[in-house]
Amino acid sequence: MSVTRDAILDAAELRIRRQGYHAVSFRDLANDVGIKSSSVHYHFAEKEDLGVAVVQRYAARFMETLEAGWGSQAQDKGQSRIAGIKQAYRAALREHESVCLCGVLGAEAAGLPAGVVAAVRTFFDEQMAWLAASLPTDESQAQRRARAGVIVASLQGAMMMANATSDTELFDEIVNHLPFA
Amino acid sequence: MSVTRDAILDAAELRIRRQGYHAVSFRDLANDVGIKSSSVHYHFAEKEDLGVAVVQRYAARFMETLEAGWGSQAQDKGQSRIAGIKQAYRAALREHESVCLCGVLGAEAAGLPAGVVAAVRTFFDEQMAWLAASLPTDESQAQRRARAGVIVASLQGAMMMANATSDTELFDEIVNHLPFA
DNA sequence: ATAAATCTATCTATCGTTAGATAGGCAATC
DNA sequence: GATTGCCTATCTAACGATAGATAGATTTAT
Repeated sequence: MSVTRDAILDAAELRIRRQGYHAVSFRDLANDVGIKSSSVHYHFAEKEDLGVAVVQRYAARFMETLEAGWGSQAQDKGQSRIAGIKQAYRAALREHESVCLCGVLGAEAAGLPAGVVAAVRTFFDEQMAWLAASLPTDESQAQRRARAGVIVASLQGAMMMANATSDTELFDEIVNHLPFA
Repeated sequence: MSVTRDAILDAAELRIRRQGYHAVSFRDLANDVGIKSSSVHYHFAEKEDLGVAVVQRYAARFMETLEAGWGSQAQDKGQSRIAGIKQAYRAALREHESVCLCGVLGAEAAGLPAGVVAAVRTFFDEQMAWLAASLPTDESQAQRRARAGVIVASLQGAMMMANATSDTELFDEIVNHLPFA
């Protein structure tokens, strides 16, 4: 919608990805954007509303990237979606030298408002379904879901470890040695 | 050392693992233990001191578990350490229905005191070295480190996703489909 | 009696949140 | 074409609650 609203979402996404949900305050975001904290409340009544909006925008963009680059309309089957999601995660990490928004929030889940948790869960469910849809159909649905989970988990873990050790290259080192392509 | 000090560490570990560092307050911990918040400060002058102590105790216990069950004194080579670390992570998850302490903190790293970040980094460095030491020596050191990273990242990611989706079984589903043993 | 541990009480700073005022734009009414 | 009123977006100011932290008295244990 408005420029300011987007700027708030940008600042919130970046700060949450770097420091987690509870380390981010309305005043921090207001300073980032150049307004007062009460003006942030004009756009997002409660912190939970802001959190949900950030996650939903992030999830939509992420799925857009996946679908646009490695969707189902093209020649891809199986491996190409895996390559696609690897690159999407790599881009997300390099973008702002920070982990996946839903990776942080997923780890903090028990301390988050219900709406935020629900949005994060949707992010993972959609992503696993997208990946599972490209796996060989001779496997059971449960098996494909588990294999999709393996891929997403590896990428999420690699991001977190690169962040934890302040070693951005660790992500690529790990991903380049993943035993699936 | 003292009973109270241990109880504070227990409460802090559990709460941080569930909600993250910044969602945990001295008053929360004091209530958990049954004392006043000022008494928590007697044992840990600043929050950073408490955070460092929690991570160091957690890391020491984790490495103890690994070394005791699947250390280098026995017949193990290669695969058995991988099986060992899988089981250690599984136990850590089931223990309190929460993710790895250093998984949460690793994701939040940019918002944490320097001492806590350093302790978390040590946790991952030690763990990767422990794993790499059991991998075939015909690979380069960098390659073994990367493969160790793959294993730790997969387990960390699986924990986080099980937490994010409130689906404990997802961890086992993922781990049972990991393409290494 | 000394030391260790916990208490009461308080401080400063910040949190999310709200109230009330202000300024500009757009639209309907007189 | 003024006037009136609403909508958007921001501001200043403050609220109650809570954060981490401290000082000093008091209890408990050695």
